[in-house]
Amino acid sequence: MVSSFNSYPTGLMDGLGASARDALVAAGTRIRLSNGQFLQSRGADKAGMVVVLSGHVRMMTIARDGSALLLAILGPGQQFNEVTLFAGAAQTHDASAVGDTELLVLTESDYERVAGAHPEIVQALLRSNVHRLHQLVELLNDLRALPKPVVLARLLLKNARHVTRGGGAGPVEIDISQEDIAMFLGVSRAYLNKTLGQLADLGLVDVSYRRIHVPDIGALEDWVQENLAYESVESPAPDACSDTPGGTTQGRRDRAVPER
Amino acid sequence: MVSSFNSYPTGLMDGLGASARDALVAAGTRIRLSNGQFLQSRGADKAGMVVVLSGHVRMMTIARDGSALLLAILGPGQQFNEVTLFAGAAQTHDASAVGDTELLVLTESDYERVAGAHPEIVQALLRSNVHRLHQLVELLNDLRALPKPVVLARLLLKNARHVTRGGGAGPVEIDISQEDIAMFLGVSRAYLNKTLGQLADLGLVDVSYRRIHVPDIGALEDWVQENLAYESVESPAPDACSDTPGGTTQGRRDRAVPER
DNA sequence: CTCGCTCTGTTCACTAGGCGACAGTTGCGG
DNA sequence: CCGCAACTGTCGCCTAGTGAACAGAGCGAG
Repeated sequence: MVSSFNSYPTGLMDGLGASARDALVAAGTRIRLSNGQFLQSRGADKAGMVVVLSGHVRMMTIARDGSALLLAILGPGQQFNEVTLFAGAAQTHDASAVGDTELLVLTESDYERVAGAHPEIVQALLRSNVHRLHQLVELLNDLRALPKPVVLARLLLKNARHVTRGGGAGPVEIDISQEDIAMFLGVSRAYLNKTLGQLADLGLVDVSYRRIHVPDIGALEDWVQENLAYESVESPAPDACSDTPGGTTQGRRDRAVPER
Repeated sequence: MVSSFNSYPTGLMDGLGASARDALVAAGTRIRLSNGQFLQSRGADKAGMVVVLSGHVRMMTIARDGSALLLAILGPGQQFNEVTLFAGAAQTHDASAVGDTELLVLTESDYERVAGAHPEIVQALLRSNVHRLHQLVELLNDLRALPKPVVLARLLLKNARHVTRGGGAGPVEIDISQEDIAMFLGVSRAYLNKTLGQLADLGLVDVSYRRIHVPDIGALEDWVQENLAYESVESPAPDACSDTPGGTTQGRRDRAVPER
């Protein structure tokens, strides 16, 4: 199973009625990508909004020196590039596929047409963006205010909850490389490893190859609460998390980022 | 003049037709706040969406130890608390007024009603949120990847552009205390001061009491470009920045944050 | 004019976190 | 079942950034 790392709670497709969904799919153009294939570059031509139909997409910002920042790994039902629909903005991220991936591309006119016919789509897009904004502000707060071990713990907690679909407090596996986490937090891998070690020493997590095991979500949650500098605001309950539970890629994932 | 610090390019009211705007104002309840008055706390009851009619509002997160993170200072036409309209989420920030301020509060049912009658409002809200998300992602990238002097320079640059309404490259004044900038970037005031000093040594800015003077926006821009680690993506042109240009508060601003 | 408050400039000892390097480990592909 | 490539663990050195503290400077109020 590939965990959609820091996947946002709500995507465009979530809570969309069947007719609107069908209309949306009919309005765009399908694209297929294979594992690791590059889709677009930051600043490139405006391709329109993209919706993930199956598979996953890494959203990242690649620096001039070749290093990369990871923003999110989006799964089915999630959209990106909305910004290109407004004010003729350029794409803001580099994107590449994780596993075999199918995408739906909607140009500005595609979108205008289908959104006009189905106002529900605008609603869903708004809802998704409001939730994403909320998530991002929380992350921003964390990064500015909390010591890194706490930021890391919160991140793992969020992902653990996501994997269990918000459910119980039992043990959870999170499939992710330490390098990806480091790219996400913007710290060096070496440092991340040390920090993970601290959490492991506390018995909150176990680390293994490309995987992090959380033996008890509740314990992790308690520890985070104790070390949180400000009041915790529960993110809105994801009314329906539409990630297909089955694994989309098997085994090891090929390098999605070009060598540096 | 009070600069709306890091104000987002597009607010709800921007690009809204007169009839929709009137309907919106008619649909909500007006509230008046005086300088420094506290509006709401993070995690408190869901009050609905709020639109700034006049004056400014500081959005922040106050930590348990009394320290605060600044997220934005919103001006006329900008909205917040949208998240409380969806999934019954709680407020995510503490908010207080800067100068005499008039607000419009829309409960969930207020919003549903007026949004139903004027779909244009949903559009505008979506547009605003998409742009904010973009801004925030950029900020997140900066904070994770760039050395602090560059982050600071970019921040000043953005504000300088905002003050001149995106116009020329001449000299600009930015009215802001160093403490606010520090709270925004999440660094100590002492360190911020040192960093500002570096920019001043380069001749890019002059600092004075509660004010930063940028002698040449172009020069600042060039320096930022040179020191940027990744490609620059221009934020979408703010089609109409609706901030009232006249100063809403005169002279010194009272403490908006409770003593600590 | 002068008091008092807020804001700025600066110092110093201390800690978090970065960077490069390298050795050990896992697991896929052949 | 072997070899290679992708990962992980760890060390040592170095800079960025902290927190507390305090003196000076700007500005509003009486």
